[in-house]
Amino acid sequence: MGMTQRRETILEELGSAPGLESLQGAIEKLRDHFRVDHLVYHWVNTDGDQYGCGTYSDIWVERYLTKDYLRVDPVVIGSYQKFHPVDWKRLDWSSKASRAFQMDAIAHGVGNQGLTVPIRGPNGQFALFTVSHQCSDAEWEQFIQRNRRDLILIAHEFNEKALEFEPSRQPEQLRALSPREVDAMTLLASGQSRAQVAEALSISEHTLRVYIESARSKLGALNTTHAVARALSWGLIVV
Amino acid sequence: MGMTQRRETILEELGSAPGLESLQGAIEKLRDHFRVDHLVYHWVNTDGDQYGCGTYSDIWVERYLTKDYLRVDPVVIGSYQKFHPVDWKRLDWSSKASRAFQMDAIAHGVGNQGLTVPIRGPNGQFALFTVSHQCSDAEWEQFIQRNRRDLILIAHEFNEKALEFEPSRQPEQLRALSPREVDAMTLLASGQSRAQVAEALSISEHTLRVYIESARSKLGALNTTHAVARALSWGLIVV
DNA sequence: CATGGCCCCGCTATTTTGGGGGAGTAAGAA
DNA sequence: TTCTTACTCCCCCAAAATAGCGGGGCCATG
Repeated sequence: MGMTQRRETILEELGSAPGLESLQGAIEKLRDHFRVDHLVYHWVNTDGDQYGCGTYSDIWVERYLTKDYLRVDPVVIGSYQKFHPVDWKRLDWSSKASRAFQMDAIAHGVGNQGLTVPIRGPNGQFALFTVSHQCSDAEWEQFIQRNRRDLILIAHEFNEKALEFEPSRQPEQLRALSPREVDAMTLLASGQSRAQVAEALSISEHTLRVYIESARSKLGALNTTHAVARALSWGLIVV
Repeated sequence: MGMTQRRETILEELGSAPGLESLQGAIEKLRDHFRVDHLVYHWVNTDGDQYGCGTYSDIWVERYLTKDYLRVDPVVIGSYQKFHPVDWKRLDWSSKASRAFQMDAIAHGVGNQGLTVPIRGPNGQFALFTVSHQCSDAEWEQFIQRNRRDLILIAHEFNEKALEFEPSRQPEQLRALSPREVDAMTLLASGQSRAQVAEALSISEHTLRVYIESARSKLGALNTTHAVARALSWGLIVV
């Protein structure tokens, strides 16, 4: 299995390389290694922020951004709802906008075949790792069967490297809440009123209020909703 | 590489097996294959629901549930904030509750060493795949170096199989929020009052209320805090 | 051309939350 | 020891959110 060897070498080189260009370099090497047309890593923030590297042409990337294809692209929309790698054939290309997008993509050198691995992190963070190629269904099927496992693994390792290079996207660690405060925040996050939460915790509503207020101050929150939002997105509570 | 061969065989058997016991069977086979003390798959639902299979003793599992250790367990809390597999040594065990939990866990046969792979799906779904063992740091280091890749891959494949067997946990296609609803939820999550949000969006407070209510109904939320919590943990908004 | 989604606005009444005080115990750290 | 931190309980009152009713217009899909 020289293949696996080689792939690992590429990612190890990546580990010791200094800058962001090395991500681009690595993805190009990986593309050559798999002998496919394109390999793309695409980070999507829910607020529309994007970051990516890959082997699509600059023209296509720019077109994608300016035309705001992110909101149309069935690959993004579809894989956002999926756990597992999705073959492009299994996505919904029926809408008019989707088909226009598809035409445009193929015209710009994107393959007719594709597999996209969705990768998720804390706080709704989301990235895609895509391999795309121009070939027949049968050839593609064979390729996927052979490489699916490696692609999943590489997707996650590549994401890991990408995060190393862009630590700004890493979540920071935070002051913890007391157990009672966690209880309070958790139950509030589940939609219960103060009275219900106090009942559930077998304490007076006034006591509960003290917890909420102290949690609020620890979290620097302006109100209960804010406090719950911060506790959630900082991973201090699990709902 | 007979190892890889064998591992794949186990998961392929799993693919053709009919019931839920086969998950349990597979995880036991995988444990024997890796020659570790424990292997655990642990699903944590957004509403606190849990499901799991693994090789921990029944007593420990029951204790974990009855004592609500989910809210204390540094493995859960820690890996919830991480993208990548975490070695238990790198978690925060400093709090008293954590240490009490750790003592109790080890007393019930959980290993002193562990590696946990966080797995995420759409809508805030979250699962853990953990390997745990009783051994020295050096031995553990070596084991991880050798098997890390395989473990990540297996974690995701196991999760995939688990979802096949329990389609009830498959995400239902949830109605996305409208742009205005997203705006409203986002600003509310940032701690602003309704009046402030209405001001910021340049609409009347009453109109804003309509958005909040429709978002609440789409999300099946009981109040604003609940709605914001769901929107956050389902990845519909980012703060 | 109807249906349903999204966008915008008004009113009143009730319930819930927030902000300001106060006090006492028990456990752990300095 | 003293000091902090977590946990528990109580008051009052103003501000904010919720719940119910109503109205209209725009645009895309079917």
